[in-house]
Amino acid sequence: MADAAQSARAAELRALVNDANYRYHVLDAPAIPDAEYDRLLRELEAIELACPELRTEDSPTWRVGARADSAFAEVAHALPMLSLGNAFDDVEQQQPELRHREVADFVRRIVDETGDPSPVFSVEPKLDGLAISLRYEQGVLVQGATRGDGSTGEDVTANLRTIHAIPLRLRGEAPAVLEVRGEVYMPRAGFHAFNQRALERGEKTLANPRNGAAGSLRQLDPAVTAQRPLAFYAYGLGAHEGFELPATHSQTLRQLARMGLPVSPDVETARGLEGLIDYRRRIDAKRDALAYDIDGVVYKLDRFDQQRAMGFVARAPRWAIAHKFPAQEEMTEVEAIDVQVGRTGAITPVARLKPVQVAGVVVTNATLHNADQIARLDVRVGDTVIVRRAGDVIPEVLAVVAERRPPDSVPWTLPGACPACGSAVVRPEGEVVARCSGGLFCPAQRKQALIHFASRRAIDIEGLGERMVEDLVDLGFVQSVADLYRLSLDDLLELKRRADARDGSTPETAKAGKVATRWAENLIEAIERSRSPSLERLLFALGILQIGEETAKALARSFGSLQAIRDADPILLLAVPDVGPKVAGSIASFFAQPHNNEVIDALLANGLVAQATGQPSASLATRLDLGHLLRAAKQLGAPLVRLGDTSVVRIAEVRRDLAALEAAGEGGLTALGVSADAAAAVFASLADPYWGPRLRAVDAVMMALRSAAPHEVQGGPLVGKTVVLTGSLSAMTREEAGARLEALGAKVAGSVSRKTSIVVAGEAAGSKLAKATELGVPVWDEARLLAFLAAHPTGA
DNA sequence: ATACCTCGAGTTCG
DNA sequence: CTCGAGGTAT
Repeated sequence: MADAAQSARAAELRALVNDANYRYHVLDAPAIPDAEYDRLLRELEAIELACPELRTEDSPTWRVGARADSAFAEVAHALPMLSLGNAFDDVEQQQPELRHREVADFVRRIVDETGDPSPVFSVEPKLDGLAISLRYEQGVLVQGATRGDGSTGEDVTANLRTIHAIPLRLRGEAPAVLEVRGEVYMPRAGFHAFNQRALERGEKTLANPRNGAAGSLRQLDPAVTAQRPLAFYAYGLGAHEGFELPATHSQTLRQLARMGLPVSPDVETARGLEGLIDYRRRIDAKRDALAYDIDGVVYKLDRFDQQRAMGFVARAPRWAIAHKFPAQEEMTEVEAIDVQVGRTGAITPVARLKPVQVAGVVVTNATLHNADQIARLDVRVGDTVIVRRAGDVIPEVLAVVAERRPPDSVPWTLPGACPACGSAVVRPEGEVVARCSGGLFCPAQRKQALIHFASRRAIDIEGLGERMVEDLVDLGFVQSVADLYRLSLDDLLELKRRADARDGSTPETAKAGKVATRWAENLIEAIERSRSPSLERLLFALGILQIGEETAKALARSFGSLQAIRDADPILLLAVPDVGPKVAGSIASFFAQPHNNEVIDALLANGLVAQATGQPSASLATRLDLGHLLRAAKQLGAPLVRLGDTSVVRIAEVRRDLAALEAAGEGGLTALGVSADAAAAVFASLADPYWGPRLRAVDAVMMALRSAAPHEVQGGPLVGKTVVLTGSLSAMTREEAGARLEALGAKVAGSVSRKTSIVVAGEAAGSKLAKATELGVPVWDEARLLAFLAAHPTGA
């Protein structure tokens, strides 16, 4: 049992050690010598060993914890970790104001949209490390996670604890919850010292500080991480509770520093474009003298209210940008030019390069994108080329060194046949990419389709990567994605046996057998776990051309079930936001292929269940009116060329569905002010053997949706009102605003007419606002809209 | 009809 | 990360 003296001494030692860390890492002013620090730490360890109950959660002796058993747990970030848009200099440009065009555009957008002629930015070096999030509860570090895909990362708490720059307890008054975002990096001095020592001991060296930092955090054994010279700088906040948020980013960073979190000493504030460029020039000048590697600088709009006004696009904020330094360039030789076949059959030429070090890693491959790119650069086998890592990551061939070209070289030409299946390679008129015409007959495309299906952002089958898929397809175990759900443990073991036999490696020891069983069980379990994906993930996973994550999400939300999408006519699909004629056609033709339907039916038969809302969204029903029907049919090629947009609007205002339109007859349309030509075109389309039935079928679906959709909001404050949104909103997207308004009973229209009840004008509103003023339609600004929405909460 | 802007698709290396 | 192209707003 601990006595009072021991307890007091332990508390004192904790304070001393934590304070020493703070002074060293945050204030950059060490107060005690290293040897003294070590002595204090050892004394604390000794006390805690004797009296384990004295080992508090924030004790610095926790810095080396237990080994993780296999993988890191997933952690959902309470607030997503953002990625930044990039700006590069136009190196060709001599005039400075044009050289920084992208940064100038960034500043101009901010000036335009905030109305602040000289906005203030918080500016900082962009460290070349690994972004992480630290969660403090009641001031104690409880969890640390990598960025991952932005919404979910990996729990690397044990490894982060070993980093002395990361406080285990915050100083001063602790908020209930504080998530701190920052960069774990390896200081250059530490990197060199580490490699020096590794070299002396004959151990593996680190390729570069960046990989050193990333690799260190992924160590399963924290004791290994503890040996790595890692450091940390905080640069932002995630979720927080009980934390009084200052008005600006720079004040927040100062507050974090007061709480004991290290912040880069090179963080400053700058005003306007000139301030940004000046800061960047100064950092560039001292780049080599910095203690850490950087790949650029980051500009963040300092005032949080202005940040909110700018909002986001997809995952990136519009109020911050990374201004990167030009990438390092190296010379090497092209040994060969191969082609790869992608998921969609796209034929991509790849340069096989003589290995060369570029910005810290050895590059051997570089994509050449397409035949145009090769022609533009005139790259040939045997050429000496200049290579760089674009954004310091992806290798890219910049140019050919003409003087070094061997005399016998010949221009590269696109192969006429697919290297994987021999089918013809076709390149449609006007398109840049050439494609293998083999479709799913082509093994390369089949493999890519499987890899895509299993990938993390799609169905997410852990352990089913490229290697695995290769074997499964080559050895005939899997033809389509549906076959995955039929695989048994025995199948996988058999696969493994045959693959080993093929590769000539047959370590038939008992241990290897166990490992194989374990591996097969894991894969089966991963497949099992993937049986109930969300509808949007399933849609994305199917690999329909043009359907990425966002479009899949929009489709899932609009239709609510896979079957509804399979049945949907392109006219209906066009009612989905972001779906136009091309995308709608792509979806329709995918579901028109018997083979695809067989695979989907097999998937369902094999127990795959998409988790759908089951309810088509209200917004789909509201978008679908007679006007949409006519407009969409016209876009898709119905004989309605004579039907102008104003006529469509007139018709849609008066007639609710086709039955009403037909009852009115051509005369009824001309009475609405529609030209005789246009009215005739409408009825001609209805009489058309192809378009007539289609229009009627879609009309029927439309009416069914109307009655089923929950959009007939009883007593909604906006029932019977038509609202038009224009310009850009800051607090939400137009999409969201539209959905909120619809939930209140409004009909959201695309253009302003006399019938429009309200026009909501965001920033930079254009002609619609002018028209609204002209027609005397009431105009709301964003504040008015937000106030209204706040006053009329909808359950959502 | 035109200008932006966002999304999709393909890709590297450890 | 970059490029091309589809979609939407003007």
